[in-house]
Amino acid sequence: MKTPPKLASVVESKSTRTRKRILDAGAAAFRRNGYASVTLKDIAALAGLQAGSLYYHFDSKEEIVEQVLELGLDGVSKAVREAVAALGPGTDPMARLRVAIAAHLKFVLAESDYAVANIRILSQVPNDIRQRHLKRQRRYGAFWRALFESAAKAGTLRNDLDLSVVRMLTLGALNWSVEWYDENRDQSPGAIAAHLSTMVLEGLAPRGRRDSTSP
Amino acid sequence: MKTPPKLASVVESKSTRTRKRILDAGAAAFRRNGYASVTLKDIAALAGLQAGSLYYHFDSKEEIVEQVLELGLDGVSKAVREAVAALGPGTDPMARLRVAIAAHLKFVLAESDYAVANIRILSQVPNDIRQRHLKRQRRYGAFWRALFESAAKAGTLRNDLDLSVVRMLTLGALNWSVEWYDENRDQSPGAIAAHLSTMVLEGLAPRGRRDSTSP
DNA sequence: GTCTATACTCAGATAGAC
DNA sequence: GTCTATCTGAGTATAGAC
Repeated sequence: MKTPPKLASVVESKSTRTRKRILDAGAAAFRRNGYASVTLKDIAALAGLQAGSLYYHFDSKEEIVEQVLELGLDGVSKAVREAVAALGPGTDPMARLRVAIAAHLKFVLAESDYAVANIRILSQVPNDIRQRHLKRQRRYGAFWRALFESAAKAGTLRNDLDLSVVRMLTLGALNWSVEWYDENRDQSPGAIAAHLSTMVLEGLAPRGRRDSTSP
Repeated sequence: MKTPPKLASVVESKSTRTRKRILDAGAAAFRRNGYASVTLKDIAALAGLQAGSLYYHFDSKEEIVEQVLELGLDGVSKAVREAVAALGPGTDPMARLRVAIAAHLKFVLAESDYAVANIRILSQVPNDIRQRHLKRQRRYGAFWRALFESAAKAGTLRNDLDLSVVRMLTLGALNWSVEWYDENRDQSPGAIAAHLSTMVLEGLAPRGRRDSTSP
């Protein structure tokens, strides 16, 4: 005679597990095909269900996509914050930037359909969902802003640049990688991150040689 | 008594002009809302037509989007090649890179719905269209590859980096700008391009000071 | 060339059986 | 919880009048 576990948190309920399968399926489908062209039938099939069954777990396609976006953001955010925190409080700001760049890229390229879906489909989802998500995303942007500002305050960044522009261009180089990265052909996420850190922090000009133009 | 122009090229035919209006409308709609969620009714309305009338000019929605993608690519490609060519053959490779970065960004941010649509929706269009377009796009990629390689040969780029990765990250920073740039809030495309050139070519570390880590 | 009307397909969502 | 069946709306595309 099987007794169901008394503590609900020890083993996830069937419902919770199915819900997770649906979100995984949604993330994979949205990542691959965008938002509008993915059907609930597609998602259900990936999750091993019939389309109608999704409505036991979610009220609408929009609710599914919003959850996917939120989990994607939470994922990168957590990965990057933890990687930086692991460095300890005394670490120099340039090293923190390098670690943040590597953690963001590794999470996106190697670990999460959710994060890639977030990057690729945010511009395609219904306006109210996008607005809410952009608001949540600002907190992650603020974390990066702080990273760059610490480096600037420490005097390890040149002071003739707009740090917001620098931040957006850096995150752009990272995020756009989902459009071209092929794990079978390209170098590892770590190697690519190292390239970006070197480019952005040290520049492409050979050491000891500097070009003279600046904005 | 009006006589139609003998030279068809002097004044475009009505059909040619309407076709252009439809493509403009498609580029604007796709840029804003992605591929799948844009309806032929949306495009027709923007072009001042009824949905059914589009079929006099195009066979399908797919034919419209493929034309939009092609014109977007042709546009940036032409703008960047011309800007670089205008520098003259003797110009130093770093200056050529700077000009290419500025021309690409300016065209994308200030001049063309087609180019932005290209960037934003390529991952959403039907597979056969995307594959054909990626093939065309490789020629533009090769142009950038040549720019970076000239600089490397001239000894003005450090030699410990993979230039393909450098190229993709640079173009990523440029292309991702369409996701955040707001002409009412942000600096001019020229100023943003100058930031990217400085970051990538000189680095963010202050002059005369260099960090020691490299990939 | 552009219109209106409509055929056809398929999406998201609901209802009720199991 | 998941199924099957079905409603309803909307989209692409076609046909024929003007």
